[in-house]
Amino acid sequence: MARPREFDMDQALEQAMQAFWNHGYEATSLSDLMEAMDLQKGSIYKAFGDKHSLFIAALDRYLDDLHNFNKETIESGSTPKEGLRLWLNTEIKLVCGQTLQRGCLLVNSIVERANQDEEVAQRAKAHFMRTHKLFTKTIEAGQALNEIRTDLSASEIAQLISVSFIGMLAMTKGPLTKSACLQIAKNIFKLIEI
Amino acid sequence: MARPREFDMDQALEQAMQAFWNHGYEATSLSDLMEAMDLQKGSIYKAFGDKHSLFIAALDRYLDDLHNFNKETIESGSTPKEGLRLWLNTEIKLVCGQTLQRGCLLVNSIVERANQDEEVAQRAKAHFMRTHKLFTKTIEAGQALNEIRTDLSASEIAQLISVSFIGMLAMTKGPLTKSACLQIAKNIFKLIEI
DNA sequence: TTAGTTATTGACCAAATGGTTCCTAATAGG
DNA sequence: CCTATTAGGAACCATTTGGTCAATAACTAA
Repeated sequence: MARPREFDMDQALEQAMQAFWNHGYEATSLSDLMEAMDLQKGSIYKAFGDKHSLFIAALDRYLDDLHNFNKETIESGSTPKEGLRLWLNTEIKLVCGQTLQRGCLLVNSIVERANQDEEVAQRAKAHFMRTHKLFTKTIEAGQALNEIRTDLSASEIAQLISVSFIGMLAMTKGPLTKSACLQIAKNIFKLIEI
Repeated sequence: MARPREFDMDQALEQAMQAFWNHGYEATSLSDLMEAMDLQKGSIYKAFGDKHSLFIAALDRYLDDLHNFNKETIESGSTPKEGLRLWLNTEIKLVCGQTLQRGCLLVNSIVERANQDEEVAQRAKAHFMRTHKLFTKTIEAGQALNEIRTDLSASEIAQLISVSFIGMLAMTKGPLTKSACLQIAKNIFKLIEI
């Protein structure tokens, strides 16, 4: 019927996500996006709408990937606690192993934009509920197996792990090193086991 | 000798800091700063240099205030552990009590800029060392009084508290509420006491 | 009063910003 | 082989960006 798209939408979105992840929303200009996506302005606008829509689409893509990763990694552990430990250590290695310390796109976006961008705030909330459920379920299972302390609720322990992990993610963009992260992770597990 | 400055440098810097705190570095334009500081562009440049220098000056001001606050609040507790608890709860109430959820200027700046702004990175590191020392010293004292567990070193516990607190700061810009923060704080202390 | 010094102001600037439009190219269905 | 439809690309746009500068105003020491 009409001229077919020459580029791969998914790959272009991936490239846009990388650009936003590297430099943040404000600091990523249309020119940056054009270069990263290897597209002209007009094509970007036709395919994705304006910069903000593109950003939200990129964020959604990131969050889907992230949630799948979280779920699969946790479930691949030999026990619930070991799943969590594996997840945390893997995340730390991934985040700190990047050449440019760019943290986590979600955390970055919340800090940069959530208090002035309803769509970001909404996605942050949704992702957190998802993750919180996943953690809580896992910790409950660990408590049932007597490998996690029970004087705090699974939900409370999940919150502690989340918040600590997010703190690490934020600080890896600054003074926190990989080895410091790994030590903190070890100590978190020391505190929550029986 | 010459025409005296008509405005209060310190107050102008304070206003600039508020503007950067509210909207971040990139999203704060010269026009925003002019309005916030109630000064013309020329005056700002003469008095503070360019936007980046002004930002660094504002950050330095913030960090000095913050460190004094931390020190005084912790020391005003009846015991080391109570000092830390008082500090954490006070911080949470302050940060969450703002009309615009804007977190902490340092954490915001690290996430937005530390991986591309050497001066921010350097200040982040310096502030963290200061704070880490303060925490470690306090926790050591608490351990000596048998009010904090000793199977982790004071330095390790300090890291855990820092990272958790920073995670909270970041997330108050998103989905984390004040009451959730207070509960997390309570649980942190549950985990570190004997 | 005056000379020297510094602050304030507003006009000015080049470059970059996000965003639009319009013309051409390419395709699939009839 | 048309024709409707959509993609691509480049030129274009107004606005805003951070930043400069020259003219003027205000002050003090002599």
